[in-house]
Amino acid sequence: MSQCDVGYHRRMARWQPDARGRLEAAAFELFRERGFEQTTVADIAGRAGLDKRTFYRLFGDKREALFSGSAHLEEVLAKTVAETDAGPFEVVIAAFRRVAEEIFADRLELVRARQAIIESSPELQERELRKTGSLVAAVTAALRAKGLDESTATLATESGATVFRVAYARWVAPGGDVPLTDLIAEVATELRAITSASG
Amino acid sequence: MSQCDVGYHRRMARWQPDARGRLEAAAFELFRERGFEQTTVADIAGRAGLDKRTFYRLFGDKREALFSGSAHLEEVLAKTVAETDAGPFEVVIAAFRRVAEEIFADRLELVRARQAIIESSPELQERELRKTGSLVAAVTAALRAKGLDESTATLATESGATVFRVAYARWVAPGGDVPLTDLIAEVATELRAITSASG
DNA sequence: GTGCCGATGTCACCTTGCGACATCACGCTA
DNA sequence: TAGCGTGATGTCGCAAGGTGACATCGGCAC
Repeated sequence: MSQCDVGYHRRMARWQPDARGRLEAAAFELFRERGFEQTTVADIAGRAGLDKRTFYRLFGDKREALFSGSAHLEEVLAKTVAETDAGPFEVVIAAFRRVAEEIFADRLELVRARQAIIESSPELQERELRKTGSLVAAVTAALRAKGLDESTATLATESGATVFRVAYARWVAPGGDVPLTDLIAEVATELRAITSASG
Repeated sequence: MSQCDVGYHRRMARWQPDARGRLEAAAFELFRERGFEQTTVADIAGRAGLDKRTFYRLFGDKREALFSGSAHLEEVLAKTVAETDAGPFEVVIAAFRRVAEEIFADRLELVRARQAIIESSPELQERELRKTGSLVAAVTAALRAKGLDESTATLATESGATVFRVAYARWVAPGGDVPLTDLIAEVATELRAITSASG
């Protein structure tokens, strides 16, 4: 810290492209290697060849590095809701199935690794819940834009999201490899059955 | 820091009873007065006549001071599930209605104030989501203890929780004052209708 | 009284997250 | 080529969250 400090050390490649992507990759690696809590933001930035402060300029917080995909998810959901013509619940289910095909299919291993990280940390679980909530809000808004009333839109979205959550949990669980789309359809059917059973 | 430090200032009442309750009350007041983020843990502890370190010994973190009731909620839910005899979905609905009567009824104003605090902070929203998730897990476990299979228990719980969430949101929303129990029954009916509609 | 023990205070520390400011790399223009 | 923006980055400092280690106090058993 006192020797050799007159710096020719500024070979440091400022201006590397895709800082955001490199930070996401570094975070993912480190979370897998050491766990989320054992990884500091400085570690992540360091591995990406950047500074801690830069990380915080690109991500709201440490958790956010794991959730960059959710914006895209939201777009696909909203677009599908807008384009699909059917009953409210069916529209929502269709939207989630679209997402399952376009985004999740072919990425089972990646998703499982990611999910393992999330499940290892309460903080990340909370963030995931919040992201899901944000998705729900987007779908509800898209439904309302089609002229549905608030309460129908909300309930259709919430129940569709429930179906997705349950199907997703089964898909990610180790063992099976049934396509997520199929699981969503199955669970939707089960939901109909369970709610209409007389108690 | 250098003058008058020989302390007779230890009049400080160590050993005041109900430290936990006083901290919760102080936190609630301060969150309402200044907002969650503008309140430091030291502020809360100070108002309760205690030290920051003591707060952290009684609560896992700053958010937790607002969620002490959820343990009791969990007990009531689990007990009702165990005692009620009906179809899985109906059992879950019954449990949430019991909670609505025993815990929420007569506290609308308090609940609204609390909810206003929560909605003002993303951090608190995340924590609320997590608490809800924990409740869901407890109900699922109680259902499984009655002999139901994993997937039925999960789906019944999740859909019941969805009904509760929607009903709760309507109840807390300003304006109405229909009892929460009634709202839960209404929403359950709506859910049956919406899922069985042909798309 | 003596001594144990649990609840509390004190202190030091690391990390998160952010504001303020200095720098660097690049493109543009004369 | 020099000079000048401009935006992305690094550096510095700091408030607050959260925790471990240790000192201290109050009561209680003996």
